[in-house]
Amino acid sequence: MINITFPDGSVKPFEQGVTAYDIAMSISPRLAAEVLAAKVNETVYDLTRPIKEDAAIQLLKWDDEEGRRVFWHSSSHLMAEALEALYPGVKFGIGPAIENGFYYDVDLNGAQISDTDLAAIEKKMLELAREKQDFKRIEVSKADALKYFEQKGDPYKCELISELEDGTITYYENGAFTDLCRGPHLRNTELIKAVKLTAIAGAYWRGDEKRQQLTRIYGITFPKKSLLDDYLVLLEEAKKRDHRKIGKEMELFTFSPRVGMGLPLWLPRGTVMRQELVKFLTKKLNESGYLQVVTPHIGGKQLYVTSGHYAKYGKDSFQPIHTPQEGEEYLLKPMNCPHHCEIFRSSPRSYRDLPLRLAEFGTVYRYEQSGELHGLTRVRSFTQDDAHMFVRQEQLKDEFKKVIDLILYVFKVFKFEDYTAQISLRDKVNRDKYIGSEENWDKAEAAIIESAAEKGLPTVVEYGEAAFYGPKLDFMVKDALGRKWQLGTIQVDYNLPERFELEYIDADGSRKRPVMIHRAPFGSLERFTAVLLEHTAGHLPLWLTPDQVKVLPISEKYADYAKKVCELMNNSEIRASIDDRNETLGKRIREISLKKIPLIAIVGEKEMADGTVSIRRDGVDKGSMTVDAFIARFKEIISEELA
RNA sequence: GCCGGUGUAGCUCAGGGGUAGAGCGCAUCCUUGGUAAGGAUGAGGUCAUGAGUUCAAUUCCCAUCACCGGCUCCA
Repeated sequence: MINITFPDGSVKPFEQGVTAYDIAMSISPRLAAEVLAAKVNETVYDLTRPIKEDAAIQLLKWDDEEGRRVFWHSSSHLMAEALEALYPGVKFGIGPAIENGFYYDVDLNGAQISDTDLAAIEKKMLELAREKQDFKRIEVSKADALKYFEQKGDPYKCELISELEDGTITYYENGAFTDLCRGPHLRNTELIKAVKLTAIAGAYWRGDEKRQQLTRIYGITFPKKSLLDDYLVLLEEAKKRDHRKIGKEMELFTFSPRVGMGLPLWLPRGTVMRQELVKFLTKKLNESGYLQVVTPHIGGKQLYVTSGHYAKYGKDSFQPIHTPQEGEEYLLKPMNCPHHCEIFRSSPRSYRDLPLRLAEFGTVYRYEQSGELHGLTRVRSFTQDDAHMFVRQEQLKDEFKKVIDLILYVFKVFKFEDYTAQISLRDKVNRDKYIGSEENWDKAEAAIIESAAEKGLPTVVEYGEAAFYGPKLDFMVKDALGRKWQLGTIQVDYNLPERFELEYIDADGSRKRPVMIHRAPFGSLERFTAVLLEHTAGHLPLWLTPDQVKVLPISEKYADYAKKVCELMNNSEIRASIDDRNETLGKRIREISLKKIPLIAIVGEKEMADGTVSIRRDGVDKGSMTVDAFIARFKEIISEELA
């Protein structure tokens, strides 16, 4: 007998070799029907895998993320089975569960597949699911595994197997389909009741663009049809929050092929918003000891040879601008740091001057790959809310922590609660992607890890995500469709100070090298705007929204009064305008609401007589008040938002 | 850059080998209104661009461009 400990702490004895399914059955058949997998001593097990020793067990259901992953992973096997039936000779890459569903990378032997084929695959999957196939876990030797897939003619699986340790290899079998797989899987395919294949994409084998491109088929499945319907509705809702759609509706920004792809044009309303963002941060920077600078949009080629950017990105960026002067070359600046380094060098620096914090809303130009451009989140010209701190070594951690506070303040004001703080370090293996000495990298990485820990930040560590000159602490926020974007970033850099030979005179008269911190709380105005629009579905904070108030005269008779009210508001720096179109009141209110304008001031007979306005805020009638009272309340709301 | 998809009025979209439609928006007129769609009339399109097939192409084929979903990349 073995002892099984349940999540509530209770312990029950079971036969050795009992399965999680048996255990669930012993509690209730209904539970057993719902449970998808089990966590046995922190390892996720198949329900049918025997448990041989005392263990803590947690039954995983659809509500558990790990349960869903097992469900989707099994679904990818089901899809593979369907593909093998429909496309004989298909070869398989990998087919994992992802955050929302699963995919499988397949080689169709040159056969083409398009959206219209997906329905047939879905149908086949459901058909196979209804056959109630058990998933069987089989342990195999490396030699047998290799032999099997060589015979089958699947080079991708062979490559995977050749990298595995003998004795750790398992197959999973469902119906006619056998796959190399670590598992775990569902008990049976019958649990899969609803299937939706969502997309086809190209994907390089093992993520290497020099290798074979496979066809990736994305899908999602559910244990109930109604859950699929809910999911599809959710997707539709998410699409309504797309910043590209909202940006068009609210007339914030646009693109023009003639200007060039990835080059955003900020429209008047978007510019109002953008300037408010700049104003908001500038105020904070002025309070925090930053000094604003302005630098040109281009820099001499030598500047980037010195910084190392030219060697690293020269070929893949906007090419140098030539001048009538033979041999003279300028680059559009891809970042502001080299310019700021030159500002540091412009005069001798004392240890008393440090930290020196140079800030600039600097517009930069990067030749991003055409397929990667995406609305305002990924563009070729954008403005960073950039700053560089030049600090003494012993000031580094304190300064770093101050920046963390600044970013957290920004996130709080905008109510970004669901963010991840990602520590981006060097690739453990491939070190030649980076410039600078091992020693400096070690120091920089340590500084970030310690600062984040001392701030009590919940972090995840990602290797290989560092910038080529230094490690970063990145703040990631999700968009409406759950894609993660980096907003705020803080980077520690020992390399540029060396390359630019930056120095200060220390207390003892010796020359010392400062450490540099790069940071941008928004990341860029463009990406921040995009994520904020999706976050708020366009319902921006009052202080930020381009049109704050619409004044609505009930009829022409009150036009003069409306004009007076509007002027009073404008004089108090409220962005108000009049809507005196020849439409019914109801219609105008509807359209203004759809445009996400938060405040409507209605004026008619009564208001004109009393010197009041009747206020409607976000669809709610707030009653009437004097214009002065309204202005006072307006200011109050804004200061609450910014507190 | 690569794989797949899309491109028709300002916007959202329908259509289809015989030179185009709807709703919304816009304009004009009627209406002068009390908190999410009042009524009438009208103006808008080389059907992304360029070649090809055809008596005839917006429709079919090809290329290009842009956009969309992914992959790779991301200072």
